[in-house]
Amino acid sequence: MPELPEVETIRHALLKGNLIGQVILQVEIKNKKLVKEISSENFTTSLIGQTFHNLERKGKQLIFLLDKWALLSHLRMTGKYFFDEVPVNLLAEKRSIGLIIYLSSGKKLIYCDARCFGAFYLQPRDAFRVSVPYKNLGPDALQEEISVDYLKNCFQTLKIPIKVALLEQKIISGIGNIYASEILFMAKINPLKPTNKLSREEIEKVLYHTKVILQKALELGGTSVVDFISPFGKGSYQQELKVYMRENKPCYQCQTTIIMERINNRSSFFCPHCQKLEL
DNA sequence: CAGGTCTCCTGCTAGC
DNA sequence: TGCTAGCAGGAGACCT
Repeated sequence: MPELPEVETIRHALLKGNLIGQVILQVEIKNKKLVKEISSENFTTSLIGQTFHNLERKGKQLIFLLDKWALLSHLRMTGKYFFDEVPVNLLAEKRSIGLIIYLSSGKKLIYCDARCFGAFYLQPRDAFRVSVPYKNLGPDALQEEISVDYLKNCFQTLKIPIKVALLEQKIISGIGNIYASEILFMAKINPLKPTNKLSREEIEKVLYHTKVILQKALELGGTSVVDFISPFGKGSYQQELKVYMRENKPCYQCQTTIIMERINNRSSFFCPHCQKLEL
């Protein structure tokens, strides 16, 4: 599932594919459910003739900047982009093409989404930053400066487990279920610890390891545990994972058995020894 | 209002 | 080997 490093990897791949400067000749919507807030007819007609000027990212949200519009694309669980052709070995993707954008170069930009959870929003370029979903995104976990005071402020009024807070995109955008477990392991904080019980030192550790882990994951092209694949291919951060998907395996630090616990219906992995719950 | 749970969706896998 | 129930999860809707 694409989180910040994976989405950023995709962004780099699309830029490298010379998307910028291309004009949209035609748009083919295979799955109307992917397009939010605007009818698919308007979506298509608005896009035709527009030029790609830039590709931004905030959190897990990709933002294609066109002449008049911003096309926001969220991949959710299984969204993927390909240039021209879906690799023949990816059967699920071939079956789940959601959108095809025909470019002036003669190439196609293809969006696939096996679970159809993804979302496209088309909004005026001068207004999208004050509209949902963009305006609800907190500072980007990697690109933006995030101060300890800011997080402490967010956390002190909340009583939710830190693991849940890390997934809350309004606070920090870009962290998903895989990296949330990894960050808390490195910070040696129990995922169930309520945010208002975190010390300033613990918040510093969370911030530090968020930056370090996401940066490393980005350098390795993301994590391909279940189904992440970028136009570059698979990432390799899965080799670096310390706790995620390591239930019943020994902790690399202390050999204690890693536990999986569902927190707010999300699987969370941690070492009960390194990450003792201290209240 | 904060916080918890449900829902969307379908490919994959564990288990029979 | 073949079938099926259940799991996977981002984020918004919905409930308490």
